[in-house]
Amino acid sequence: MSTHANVLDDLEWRGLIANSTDRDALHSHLGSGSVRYYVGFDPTAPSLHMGHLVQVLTARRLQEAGHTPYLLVGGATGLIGDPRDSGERTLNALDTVKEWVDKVRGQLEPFLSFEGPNAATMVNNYDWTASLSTIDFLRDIGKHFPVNRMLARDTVRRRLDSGISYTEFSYVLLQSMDFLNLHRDHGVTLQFGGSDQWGNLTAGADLIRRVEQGHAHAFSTPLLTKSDGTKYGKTEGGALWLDPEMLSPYAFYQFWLNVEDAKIGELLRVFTFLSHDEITDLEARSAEKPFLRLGQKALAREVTSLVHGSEETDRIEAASAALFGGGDLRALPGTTLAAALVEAGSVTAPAGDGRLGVVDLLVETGLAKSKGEARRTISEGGAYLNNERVTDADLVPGPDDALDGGWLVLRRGKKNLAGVQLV
RNA sequence: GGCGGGUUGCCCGAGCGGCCAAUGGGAGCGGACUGUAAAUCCGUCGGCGUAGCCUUCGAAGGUUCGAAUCCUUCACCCGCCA
Repeated sequence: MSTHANVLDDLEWRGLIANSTDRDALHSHLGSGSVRYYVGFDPTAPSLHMGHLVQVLTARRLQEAGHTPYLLVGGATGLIGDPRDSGERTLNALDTVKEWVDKVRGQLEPFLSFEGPNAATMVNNYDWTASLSTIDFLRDIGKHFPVNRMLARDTVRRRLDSGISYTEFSYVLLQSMDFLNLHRDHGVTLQFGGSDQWGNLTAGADLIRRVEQGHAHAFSTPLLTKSDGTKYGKTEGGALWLDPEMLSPYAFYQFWLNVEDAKIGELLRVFTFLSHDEITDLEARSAEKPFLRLGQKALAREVTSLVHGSEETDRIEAASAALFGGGDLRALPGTTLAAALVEAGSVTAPAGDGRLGVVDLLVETGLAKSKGEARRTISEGGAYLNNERVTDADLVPGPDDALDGGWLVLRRGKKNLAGVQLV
């Protein structure tokens, strides 16, 4: 278990510090007692995703080491949107953002402790911005931001060509003001965030120095990328959402299970609470016998348990074993099949009159987006019924094809499975 | 406010009256290899009742036998000038 002082060493070992203000000063500050720190989440969607998880878990590591978390959900900043390279954002409706604020808060809560001497606190920057007058804002905050320096910031400079609104340009002022207010009212002295937030983090620390002559710290976590340099976190359903309604826990688990070998150590360090020894050991064993996928299995188990609970993870593991175990599906009892296919996703279809063909079944189960895509998949040899390749697009599976319990196991490609129960 | 440029499929981007469901790249998807890795190679990539039909090229009208391509109006974006 990390202590006040050495938590920074742990974070560094895990590769979680991409950038920080004076490292030694931060180290001794963290050693001086329970440091109040904050991390912000903007409600730009109804759920957090993999990228946010890095911050959430980092917040938890700091709390476990005895420091005191302030979790900010950006009811105000979420209405503005920070500048990103892909271009100007579309503003979300007030009601939508409010709804998302609640959802995001609900998602964050299970990860931290709200009891004890270093209990976590939830804050919302809407509380101190909504009633702020424009004049006060410009005089008290705006005055401390030289436009020439703001223009020099990377995120802004990259947007000067394609265009950037005053709204997004001003985002950094709001986030800096958050840090200032939390510093003033709650004694917060540390902020962290993703590496893309670095400019906003330092701007806040600067503002505290200018206005309060206070000393604040900041660090950023690295942007995780795949070996080819592209971003992580995309699945067929879009982003790697934490909300089980938006991405099934089964699909979530599968994402981690399919992580590339080269990234196993890095991801174990960032996303699990396994000890240094356990991780080093897993890395060594994975490198020796990569085909056993020990690292992937541990990673998938740990992260899925953190997000969806260990009971759900047990069910998913059993489902994966049944469906990917390589054994004969016909040997599986109906109860096992049912449990596994519920995790993986399933639908029901009539067994008698109105029986559906494979093409329709592929669409019904969501394995294919359209009948055309289903037909294409079949002609490409990518469709399987009960682990046997489907070659005839006109095939209409009936009770004779069903496994125990009336189940059909449909598969598209290597890893997309769904169940159909004939009733 | 004036003038000029632009708005094309998930993204970027060609096309500038018929040969356009629309070149190319990326992403995605499938196959081969393997380990439910990576890399590579091959195929595919609007919808449907798939040798045919339907709906797409910012929106609405119009010209034409025929429009993503021409005209008009509107919306939005970019630039220059005021």
